[in-house]
Amino acid sequence: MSVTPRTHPRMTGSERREQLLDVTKAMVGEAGFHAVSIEAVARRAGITRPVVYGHFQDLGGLLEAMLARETARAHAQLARILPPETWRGGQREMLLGAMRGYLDAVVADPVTWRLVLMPQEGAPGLLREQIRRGRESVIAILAELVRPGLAPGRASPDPALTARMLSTLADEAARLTLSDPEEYPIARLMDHAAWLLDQLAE
Amino acid sequence: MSVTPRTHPRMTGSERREQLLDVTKAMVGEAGFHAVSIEAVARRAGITRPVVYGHFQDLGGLLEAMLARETARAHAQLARILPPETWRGGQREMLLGAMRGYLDAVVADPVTWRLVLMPQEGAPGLLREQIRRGRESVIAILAELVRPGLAPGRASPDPALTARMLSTLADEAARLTLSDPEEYPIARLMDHAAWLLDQLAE
DNA sequence: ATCGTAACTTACACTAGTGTAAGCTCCGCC
DNA sequence: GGCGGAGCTTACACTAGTGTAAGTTACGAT
Repeated sequence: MSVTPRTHPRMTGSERREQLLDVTKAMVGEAGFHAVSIEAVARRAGITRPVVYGHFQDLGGLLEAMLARETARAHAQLARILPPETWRGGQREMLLGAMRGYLDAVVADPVTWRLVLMPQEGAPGLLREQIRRGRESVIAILAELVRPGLAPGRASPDPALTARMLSTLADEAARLTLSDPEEYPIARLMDHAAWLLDQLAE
Repeated sequence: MSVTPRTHPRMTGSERREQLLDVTKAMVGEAGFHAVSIEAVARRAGITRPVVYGHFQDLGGLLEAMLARETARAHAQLARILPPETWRGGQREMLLGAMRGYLDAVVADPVTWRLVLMPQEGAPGLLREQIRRGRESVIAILAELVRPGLAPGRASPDPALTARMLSTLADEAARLTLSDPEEYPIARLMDHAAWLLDQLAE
């Protein structure tokens, strides 16, 4: 008994900042945006509110900073999966490879991707906007891929919409593995995607 | 001037109850669940809080009552669109007809369907659950429709997943008309759906 | 016409969060 | 060895909402 009353292990500014972003992310992941308050974040981080105000303007600023970090990560992963215009030919393989990479990334970093795939209100408009942007750029790439058609005489009459639907299907597949990996293992989703693409290519 | 200070036109209990549900629905539609509070609903209805407490247990009870009413409406519309097992043959036409009916229903009652299609946190778990149920029953029907395949030798290796993906595509189409009817008129979405089904049927 | 009751308001005690000013404390450094 | 500033806490004044008790008002039935 009577050990030192366990005072807090002080952190440097940037350590603290990262910790606060981590805490915020965890809280959003567990209980949604509405569960986040400056007070709650401070409490969970084991400090008091003024510390948080020292790093972020207010709740909006905190959420924006967290989302900026997370969406940057997500975009970086996407960029690795859907390379700009690196490849040529074999759309079927390219699309399947991209989907595989996407699902792997989602499973590897579920909390981040849950933010993207299961957008919730209470988030600053910024989030919706950044997600929209990311999706649009993916769709633009897919549209170019899809435009010539997966087989001769099989071109879509509306490549932009077809690309959007492919993106939607990939997102739904990701949501399924995220929320029920037992029922929807990646292999099952990939098999189905392969079948679907074969139908489009005859 | 000096007209009677405009006292409130009192309502009967059930009128008031409906009005409060209407106000709640409108507020959720305009600003999301987090914008709803007993206080805000009362203010907008032009009355004071105790009146609301007279009709609903608390905020959760109010939201649940509103969602029960709205999801009942949505389910009723779905039941009219996807009749139990009334028809036979011509899956392509049945699927397209169902999609057409769905999009029409969504456009006719956008606020209700926005609740279903753009689920947001802050809603009681009840909402997610009722939406899940509705979707599952639609998917079950679609799965039976899709099981034999749209053309001989074209049956899906995983009808349950195919049905889910069709449902996802219909939902995305509905979201697109809801949020950008100029860019995505129903005709465009229907044309694309028809093409897609043709691909699946060869 | 008046009385009873449903509809409604006023008023209060409470909770949880916001944002800031003032000051304490620990650690690195000359 | 002591000083200065970064890191942190305490304390306060404030806002917005909750839930309820007590009382007032309108209005339909008798």
